[in-house]
Amino acid sequence: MTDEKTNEKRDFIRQIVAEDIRTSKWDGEVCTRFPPEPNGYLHIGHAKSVCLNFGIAAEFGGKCNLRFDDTNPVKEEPEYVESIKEDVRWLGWDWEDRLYFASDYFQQMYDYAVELIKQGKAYVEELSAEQIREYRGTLTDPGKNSPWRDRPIEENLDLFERMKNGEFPDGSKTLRAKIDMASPNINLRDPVIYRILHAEHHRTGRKWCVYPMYDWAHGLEDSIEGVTHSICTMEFENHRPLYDWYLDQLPVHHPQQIEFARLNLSYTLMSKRKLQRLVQEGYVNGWDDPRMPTLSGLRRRGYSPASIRNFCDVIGVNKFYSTVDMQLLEHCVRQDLNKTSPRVMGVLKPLKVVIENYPQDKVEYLEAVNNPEDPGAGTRQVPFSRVIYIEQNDFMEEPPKKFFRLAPGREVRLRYAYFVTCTDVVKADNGEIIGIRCTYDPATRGGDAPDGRKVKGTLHWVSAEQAVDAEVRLYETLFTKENPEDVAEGDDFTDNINPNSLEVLADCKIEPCVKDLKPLSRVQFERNGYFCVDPDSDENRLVFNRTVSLKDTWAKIQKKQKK
RNA sequence: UGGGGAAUAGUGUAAUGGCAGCACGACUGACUCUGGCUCAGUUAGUCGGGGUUCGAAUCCCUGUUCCCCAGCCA
Repeated sequence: MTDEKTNEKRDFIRQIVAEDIRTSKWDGEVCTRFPPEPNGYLHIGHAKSVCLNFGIAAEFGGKCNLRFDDTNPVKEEPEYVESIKEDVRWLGWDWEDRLYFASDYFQQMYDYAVELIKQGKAYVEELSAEQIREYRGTLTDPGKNSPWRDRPIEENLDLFERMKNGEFPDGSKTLRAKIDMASPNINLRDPVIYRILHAEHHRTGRKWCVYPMYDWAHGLEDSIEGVTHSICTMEFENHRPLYDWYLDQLPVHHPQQIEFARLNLSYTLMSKRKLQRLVQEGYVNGWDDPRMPTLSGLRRRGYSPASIRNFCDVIGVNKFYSTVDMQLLEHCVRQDLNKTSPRVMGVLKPLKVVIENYPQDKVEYLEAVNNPEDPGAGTRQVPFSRVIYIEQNDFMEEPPKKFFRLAPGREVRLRYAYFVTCTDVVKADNGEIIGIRCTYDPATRGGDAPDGRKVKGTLHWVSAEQAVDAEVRLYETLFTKENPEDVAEGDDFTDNINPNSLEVLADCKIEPCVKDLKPLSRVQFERNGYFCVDPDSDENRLVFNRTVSLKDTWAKIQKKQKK
């Protein structure tokens, strides 16, 4: 499997890892980690990182840790820890016994900070947050030294310990590294190492009153765990000199940080904050709304783990800004579901068909193939009777050119059943078509004419008497614009929300075999698309989400004809 | 305007001094009991300008554009 990825085809990170193995840089070891902060739900962008880190470990015979970077108690909750674990597992990755928490290293991090103070490389700051900002300078102007920068080591030691012991209020002091207030890299202008936070931590409770900042914590977490390749997103590139500086001050293992560009997807947002707004302001029905790019949303929508893993593989890894086309994700899910989904006939917008010459009370069972892509999937029996439903848009009274479906006087095939010919159109007083009448040819049972006669169209159908009623939810993109952030002056992304992103079809007719499907089961409704049983389903009501439609050549032709 | 990254078909990505390739999309056509799948084909690209070289997407110079950084967030 590893052989398939020849060196030339590897992304730049895998090339680095391969080279490090070749040169025995880390004694041939590979250790990566996926380090989420438990402050929100994972989305498809995180999946890229998960697959990168776990994927590299798997391909190179290494290990990948799942580590919660829980250094900010005011934002983090156990609920997120659980959802993240579930999502990573669902994607198909296994951290085995390597489930770690940054909070488990708090004592060690604290001890290292004391060590830094002893070296004269850190000091207790008493400037306020606002003053620190003023002293920091700007992008173009250097900062200036804090008046507390040169206080004696003993005093720093004493103050820091008392910070830890909770003697000072939040925000009154910080511990800062003594680096260079004139550095062109602002991250090096005496960055804060610890802040005082009297907060309840979801794992350590009230034990700590000081909490480490990202830069201090993250490198040490990597170091403690023996991570070799610390893979993160581009916005941390400016932090790498600090990551390195911290680890260089201490006699510890020093991993290599490598940055890649985060995923952007057309017609969606990836920012946790903005996704949260969608939820909180009611634009969607929760984090697992099938329109959300969260993994829980995609799961409920019907995406398979394999399709998402394949997607992450196909998009590649790079260092430059790019936006992947939504259609690529849809391609990946169709590709997987085509091979794996059982076929079912389901009529979304029913049109009643009476077959005049079919016996009144007869019901017969016809054999249907469960999955033409998978002979092992077998066949099933589908009931047929005098009254059936077909799709409203499979019938046109005055069909345009290239319309191969049913029309007055025209013969089509009912899939796996019979050829039928439309003899009459039934209309309501307002002229609306409420049903049609047909005759069938008994000789075509199963769907083939013994005289070799051909039909242009094959329709799916459901026998009225045996049909299962269902609600079907159809989705479009959540935003009308490829880039949801593309807004007029004064507007924001919510102004680009697609008002038609959800369409609920309340009385759909599905063939009876779906009756006992469990939530999250995936099926293909032939000619309609891939669907997934929504957890909203109960014994009285089946609910399906459309994961993605089938490719629809007829829709394209129609579009062109309209022009 | 300081610093750090980066620019290859419409989109995403390969090629690491030696034939610019792949995937998605779009468009033809074949096949078809899913207007699906599959198959065959078409389309279209190295940010601009100089240079080095037998040869440059790749090296050098220069210009342009885009992204990130001034949290006691990660």
